[in-house]
Amino acid sequence: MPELPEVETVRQGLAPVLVGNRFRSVEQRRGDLRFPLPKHFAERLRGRKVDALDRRAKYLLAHLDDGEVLVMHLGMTGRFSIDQANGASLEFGEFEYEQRPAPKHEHIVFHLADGTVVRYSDTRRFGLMDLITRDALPKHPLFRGLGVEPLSQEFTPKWLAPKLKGKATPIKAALIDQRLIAGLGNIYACEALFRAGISPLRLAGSLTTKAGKPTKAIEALVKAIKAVLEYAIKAGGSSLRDYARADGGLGCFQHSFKVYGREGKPCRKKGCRGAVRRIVQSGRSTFYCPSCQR
DNA sequence: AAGAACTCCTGTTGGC
DNA sequence: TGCCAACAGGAGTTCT
Repeated sequence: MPELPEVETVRQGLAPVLVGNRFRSVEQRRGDLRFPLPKHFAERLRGRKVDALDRRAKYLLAHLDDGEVLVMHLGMTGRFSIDQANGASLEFGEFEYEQRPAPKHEHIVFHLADGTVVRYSDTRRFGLMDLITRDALPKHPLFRGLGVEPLSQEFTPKWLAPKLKGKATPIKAALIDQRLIAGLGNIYACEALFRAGISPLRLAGSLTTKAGKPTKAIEALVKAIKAVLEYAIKAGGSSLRDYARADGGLGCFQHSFKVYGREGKPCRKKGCRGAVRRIVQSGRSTFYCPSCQR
């Protein structure tokens, strides 16, 4: 479900209730999500304090006081909801127009020491949770191959150009490859390409010169990726009716989509008379404007 | 060995 | 109305 901006929004929502709090008990209602949950999952969490809640790519990382890290990935339909000790209820990770998840898909329930209850539900169960020691994290299979954080200083045209050099895959496919850029997904790859005026069909390697140097197109692309992610984070990810009301001031990024989900609709670029087209690349929908993305 | 297809799972939507 | 194929924000595994 969520891409980097949504996971970051979830992190910002969960951090105030998790950090500094302890797990009083954890209900584990099934043995697996996408993968089997680790051995003695609930028991290993009981009594642990959360020291920090970080994000890496689309993963949430809860650093525990025993040196282990609770690793969480929301897959396509994972979401958290919070029942606060005072009775209020908040939703985090409920995007678009989806309703509150059915209890049948509520798989993990965290009971915190202060009475707050954090529920994880995941209809399709493409999410995952694991417990990994902090030291083992960098070389763990889930993390060792991850690429650059697109919002970091490290991610520049100079960094990207040599990575794309010689690549025969379409740029759209390269952008959602987590080994290259960690956290971009289908929506923001489409949106960034639109903003950069680059066709998703263009081969990744064509964005560099023979020497592997950045072109104007690559500079525009890096700028567009950072801008769209930053804007989406500021907007609180995608729409979330209850969340916006509870937290105040958080917008709905879906209203800012220029191409995603807009097949057949007019291009929103000023002066462009094209219509948004939908194609399939590597089994995923790509939306773009053929007349202003080249 | 890179790149694309297949796979996991459940629910919703649109066409006939 | 029913049925069924297509599709959904991900990504590891298996093919070619």
